[in-house]
Amino acid sequence: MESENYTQSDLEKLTEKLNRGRELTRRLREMIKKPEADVGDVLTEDLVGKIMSSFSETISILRSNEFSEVSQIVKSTEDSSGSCKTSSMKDRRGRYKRRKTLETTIKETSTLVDDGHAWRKYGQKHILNAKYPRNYFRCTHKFDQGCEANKQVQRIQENPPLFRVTYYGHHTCKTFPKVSQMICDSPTHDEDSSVLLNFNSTNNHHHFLDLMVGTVEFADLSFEF
DNA sequence: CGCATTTGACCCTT
DNA sequence: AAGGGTCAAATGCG
Repeated sequence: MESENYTQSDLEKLTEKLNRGRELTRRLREMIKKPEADVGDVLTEDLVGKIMSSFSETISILRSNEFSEVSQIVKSTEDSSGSCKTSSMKDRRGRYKRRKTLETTIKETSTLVDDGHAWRKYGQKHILNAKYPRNYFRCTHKFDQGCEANKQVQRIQENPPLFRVTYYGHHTCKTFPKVSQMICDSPTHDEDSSVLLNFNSTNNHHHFLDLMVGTVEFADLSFEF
């Protein structure tokens, strides 16, 4: 792998994330060696998730430099291209906006919970060297409110299930989040496509904003099957 | 019946 | 040319 010019900030972040991964792995080793030892509320699964996130974030930083355009968090003033879908839509398929200036956020979760916004799936694609397809979502209110938020969801591990969720842009839609959506891949099915389930929840939206990289608090979500 | 998802074709970037 | 992102007709679902 050829070397690149990394900023001091990047190097610090890389070091920090690798150190974090090492520390988490050390804790995991302790838990494996002494399963009965009380280490607080930490679950092995959570630990693994955090370790995976540490790797992913590190890779993300490395790749953002490698390709010099897509960075993990990019603040920008605007995306220069309008959202117009005018003129002969027939032959304009596949064109897409440059995303290098869009804000990008990557999360990895073991359970797929979205942020309370309404998403509409518009594509699914098999990715080279990836075991699972990538799913493409846009905000449901893209056209009626011009909301530019997009996201991609890709399963990156089967057992334990792990998903990478990449957000592009942020929501400008005014819609109050009423319906939370979950996307669950049933491990028992061999199909690649994800299944979208809807839950009507009445009073628990605030937790969606508290999702942290690596783990998702699931216990506080009350919904019914 | 209206809206969401599926899915292959199409188009853009590298 | 290959890989990835988007479109839109067909299909599914409530």
